[in-house]
Amino acid sequence: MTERKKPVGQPDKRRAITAGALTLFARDGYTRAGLDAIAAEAGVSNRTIYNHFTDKAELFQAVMQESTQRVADTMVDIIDRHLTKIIDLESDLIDFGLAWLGVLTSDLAPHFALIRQINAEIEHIPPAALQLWQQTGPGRTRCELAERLRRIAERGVLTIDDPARAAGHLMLLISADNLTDRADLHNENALREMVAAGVSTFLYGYAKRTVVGGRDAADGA
Amino acid sequence: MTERKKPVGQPDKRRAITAGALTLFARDGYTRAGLDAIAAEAGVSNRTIYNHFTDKAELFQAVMQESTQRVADTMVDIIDRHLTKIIDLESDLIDFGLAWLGVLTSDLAPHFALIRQINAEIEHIPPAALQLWQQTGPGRTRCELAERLRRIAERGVLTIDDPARAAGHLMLLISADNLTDRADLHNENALREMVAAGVSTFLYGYAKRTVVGGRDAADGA
DNA sequence: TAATATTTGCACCGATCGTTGCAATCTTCC
DNA sequence: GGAAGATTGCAACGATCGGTGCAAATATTA
Repeated sequence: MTERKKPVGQPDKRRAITAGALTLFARDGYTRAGLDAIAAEAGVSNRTIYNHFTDKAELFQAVMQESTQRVADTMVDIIDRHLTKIIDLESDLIDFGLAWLGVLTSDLAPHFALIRQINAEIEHIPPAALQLWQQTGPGRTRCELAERLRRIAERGVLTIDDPARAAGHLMLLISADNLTDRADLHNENALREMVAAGVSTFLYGYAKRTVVGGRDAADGA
Repeated sequence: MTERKKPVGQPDKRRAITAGALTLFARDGYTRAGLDAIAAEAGVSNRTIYNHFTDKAELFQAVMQESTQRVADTMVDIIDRHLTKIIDLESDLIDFGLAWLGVLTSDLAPHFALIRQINAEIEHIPPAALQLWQQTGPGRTRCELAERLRRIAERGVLTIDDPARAAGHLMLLISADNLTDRADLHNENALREMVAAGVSTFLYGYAKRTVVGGRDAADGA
């Protein structure tokens, strides 16, 4: 049986702490972010943090878990909102992609800076904790997206053998240039074009096609 | 005119230092990697490091520049070796992808850990230095890959409007699952399947097609 | 109001780290 | 062999940081 830790301290203080910690962890990274700075950011005494969390490590884990949950919820919501009732698949996917990328510049932006911190120290993080995060975060959204794609394919518009992999491909294609050119994240036109290009490649890549021997089945006519 | 800094100290010591620094920066990150540890790893006195570099920051920059150059050279080499003479496009692309991913587990692996460090502190890095790295590193390989794809498309096998973007798509699709499941990097079968799936999506996505109105041009027949 | 839980400020410990100065030793090259 | 330069070990400084103990102050609840 897992020990049930009774919550100690006032909940609003705890929220303030995790919020401030998220800000500073995201901006400065785990090591650089000092507890004094976090306390200041949270409008809380240094000593109070240790009243809610035993460790800096435990604080980080709590922040991570909280943020992951919130972002995953948002992502799943976006998936449900754009990919349940499909009118025009291409424009729906583009809208979905834009909403998806919009999260990166929303108030949840710090989360992704946090992800980069995780990624940098990935060799030093206990695999169990890492897998737990992977599961409740990107894993969940990818699963949700895969399910939507499966249903769309089921209705005969796409050819998808492995929905999970297709979901991965779609997510990557949508945010393609993002990795090489972060400036475009705030350029509405470039953003739309990038997403449209990614969606286009995805749609052609998974277009319904007759199953015959070679690849020629798709580029024929 | 940019100041020419005359090299100080013995070149082999300098190489030993940058090599050791790469190892530790990659493993522990910029902040965690101590200069004493770096000195020990390099088989060199702490004090000697300050004879070659003024700062920890300058040392890091030198390491970064060196490593980026070497990896970019390797990448360009792989591109040239696999994508110059095309026999069977699909199998050539798969071989290319496997060689590409092979670099991630080669002796150049520390470089990518270093990249993750960069990515984590991306907000704290002077944009000029960042752009310089972007240009001589991934930018260069993407450019080279784009050129190869352009030539391939020119010979009528693919339809590529924007070679640079296509190159980006190909690179992402090849290493798709890599981001979600790092364990598969050492599983030969899973790796091959992942690359094959990515290449397949890419080939369908950019398959030669007759230019007509709708998307139906590709999924017909 | 009284009892209890929580927060706060402050001083402090121990450890790590970047950096420097210095004098001694070793290498390189003429 | 000797001069110039490079390397080394060592000690030390100043700063930062995680974490703790303690007693006073504040808020919560009965």
